[in-house]
Amino acid sequence: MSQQSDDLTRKRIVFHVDLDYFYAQCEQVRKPELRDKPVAVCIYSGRTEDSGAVSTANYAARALGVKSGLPIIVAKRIAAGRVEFIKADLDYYESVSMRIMAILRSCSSIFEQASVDEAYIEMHDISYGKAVAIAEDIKKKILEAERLTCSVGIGSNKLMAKMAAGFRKPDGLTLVREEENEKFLEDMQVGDIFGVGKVTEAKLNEMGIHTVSELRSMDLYTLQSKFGSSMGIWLYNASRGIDDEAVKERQREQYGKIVTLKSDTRDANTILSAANEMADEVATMVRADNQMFKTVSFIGILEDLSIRSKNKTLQEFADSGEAISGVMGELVERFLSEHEGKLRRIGIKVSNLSERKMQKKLWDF
DNA sequence: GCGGAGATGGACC
DNA sequence: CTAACGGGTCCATCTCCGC
Repeated sequence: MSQQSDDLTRKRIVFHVDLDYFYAQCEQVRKPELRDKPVAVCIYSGRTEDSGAVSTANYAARALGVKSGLPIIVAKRIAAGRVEFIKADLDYYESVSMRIMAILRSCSSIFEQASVDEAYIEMHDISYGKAVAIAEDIKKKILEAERLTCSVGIGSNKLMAKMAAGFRKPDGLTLVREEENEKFLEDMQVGDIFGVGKVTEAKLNEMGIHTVSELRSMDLYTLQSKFGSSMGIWLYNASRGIDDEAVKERQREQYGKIVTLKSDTRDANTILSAANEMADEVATMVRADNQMFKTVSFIGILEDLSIRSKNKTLQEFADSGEAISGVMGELVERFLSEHEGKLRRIGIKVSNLSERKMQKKLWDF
């Protein structure tokens, strides 16, 4: 085994790039008067004046208690007049994101966009010192191109890169060497692990497990018996900073849309006409990406915010709004007969995708 | 036992 | 003293069914 060539070829470095308070920062870039102000970008449902939730808040707004997920009405009660409340312009943020992702994609052939504001980049054969220099260069490029700051994490795998990026924000740069993985995680709470949400955290806490080092003392079989084989092994590995997930560009696996109804209802015609309106929008997105779908879902969110769904797989792949509308009546009917209570929000989704065959011939153009 | 289909829940941004 | 409440995606798990 020798050593140098081995180390070089095997050493995997993963970068996680996380654009800081992305929507709010985008607004501050295009509206300089917002520069030094607390900003909350909101998604309004349209049901009442202030129904909806805060999508993203900058740090000044967070300091006043306004953070993402907070109902707008609550945020305004806390900080009316002290925070700028702005309606989200998702198309604009998407266009900014696409330009930045193009920059990041050009850094390595191993690239993965994780969301509108996050991406992973993988490299090999570089020292940690070189990795830090690359990260600094990435930050500089994004700042120069879009005037946006980001936080970058460098780690030995996706999990560690992601956790590292979260360590210092905003405008951070954190390197965690592979041999530092366990120490880096040790004193964190289990809920700080990316992928451990409220439910899993509560379950671990009930077992007397609060910190990552306590989690690490659990044996694999106990974890698997309590959390299932997949989640069990994942927790076991994550607590040790182990993660084998590949960085790779993924294609979307579903297209969907959700809206809040003007008022809660279980009137089939009201629900159906709203659903069919969304059908065309979703089909248009699918066609824009040259995709076809085989499964159509209707999703209902009830008054207590619980989620129920009905879906149907078609005989053939389709890409039209009519194909969605065609089964929507049946799905909504089944939904209403199988669930009681009024619906607050409804959604549709298509999945089971396939790349569309080139159907257009040359003479179509 | 394995797949596809369908339903639900968890997690994250 | 709590509740209030968006839109979007991905993934895991479970059940049922046919093979």
